[in-house]
Amino acid sequence: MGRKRKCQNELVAESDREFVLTSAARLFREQGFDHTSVKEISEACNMLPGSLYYRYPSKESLLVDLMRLALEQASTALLKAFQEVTDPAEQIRRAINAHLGLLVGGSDMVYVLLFEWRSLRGAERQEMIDLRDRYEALWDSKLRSLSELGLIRPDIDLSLLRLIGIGALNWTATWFRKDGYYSSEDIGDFVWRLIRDSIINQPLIIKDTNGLS
Amino acid sequence: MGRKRKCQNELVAESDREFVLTSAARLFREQGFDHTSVKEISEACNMLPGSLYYRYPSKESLLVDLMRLALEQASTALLKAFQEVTDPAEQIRRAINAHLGLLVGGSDMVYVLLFEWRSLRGAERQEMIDLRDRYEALWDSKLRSLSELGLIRPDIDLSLLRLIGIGALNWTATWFRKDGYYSSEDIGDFVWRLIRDSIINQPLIIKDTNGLS
DNA sequence: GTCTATACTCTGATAGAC
DNA sequence: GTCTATCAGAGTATAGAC
Repeated sequence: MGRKRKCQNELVAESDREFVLTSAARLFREQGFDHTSVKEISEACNMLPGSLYYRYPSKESLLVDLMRLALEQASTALLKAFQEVTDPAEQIRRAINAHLGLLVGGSDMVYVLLFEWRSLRGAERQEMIDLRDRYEALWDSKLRSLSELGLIRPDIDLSLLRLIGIGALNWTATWFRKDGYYSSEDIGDFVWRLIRDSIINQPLIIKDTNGLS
Repeated sequence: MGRKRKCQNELVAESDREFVLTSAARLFREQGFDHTSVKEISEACNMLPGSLYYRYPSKESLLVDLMRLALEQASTALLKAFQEVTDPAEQIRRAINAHLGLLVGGSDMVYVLLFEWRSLRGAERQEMIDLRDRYEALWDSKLRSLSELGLIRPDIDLSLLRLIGIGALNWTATWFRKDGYYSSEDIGDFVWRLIRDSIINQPLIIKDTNGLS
């Protein structure tokens, strides 16, 4: 088997993995992990249960692999938001909207990563926690650099800010409706303004004074 | 059977109900609804499965009744916070801390109300949603009255404020640890300051000017 | 109101042919 | 790598005695 052929197989295997995990994620989001049977998952992948057990040794291990892919998606979207612009405030605003967009509309996997942690135990639960920590560390890193630039009020606890901010975004997924009154952007910008008005370290600017202050 | 006797029975029945639901709530919080068997619940109540089915026609119906009691607890705590003081800002600060305290330390039932909604379907899911809406309506009512008093910036969307604020508090329950770095009060006051600095409609006060502004 | 005993279903997982 | 066939176990719920 030549090198090129091997590479092709790896690509096929990778897209196979994504197909399985994407199908499973939709079911898990709609019905919950516990209320989705292996039979349903395999049907959604056009397989039979036995074939799934060739790929994953257990239902839980499939969930863990799904969460790994979800972390990659979330991290990629976050870093993209940071890299698109140079203005720190705009970076945060875009990151908030990227997180929220992925969660409520873009990726069932990210939703599952955030809401199905209770289905895992022991070592698998710990791996899930580690995945989330790695994602939140990206936020922490950005917040620390903004703080070092003097852009955040020094009395703000950065870890609490991250926990509360991400929490506000995450909970949105429990009530958000695609056909509801608020769009993902409405919500993201609201959160952004809430945080901005409270934490940004800058000369106070009185609204509607046309810069005459 | 005399009236007094009947009244006693009702009290016993009520405390029986609370005992069953409190025991179940602890299990549901620790293991999740789906990973708690009827056998475990009945054991925690010093009963056998058959006896539980005398009280509730199904496992789900027990969960719904538990959520009804949780709503009562949360509403009572919230109204108490509103009534303890007259200063509107302090009312909100206390309400935030009451919600958070109940959620992370005071009541397993409130935790279950907020995190086990995915275990219910159809009419029972809808009843759970109605319960939550009734609780959030208490917040809405208070926020509207503050707004009418001119204490909240008129450009703030009160519904979004409620959704995002409660969301930030609720998500806390996913990472809070009793022996962790932050106390419930640390977190509640942080959220309160975040909101206060962003929404309160008042003359801007420059920090550390000793009132000379 | 609680107990004993059990029916019935569903599901995660396995063995082995192809 | 997928299929067929099936097992073993768990879990909800019920019937009926006490």
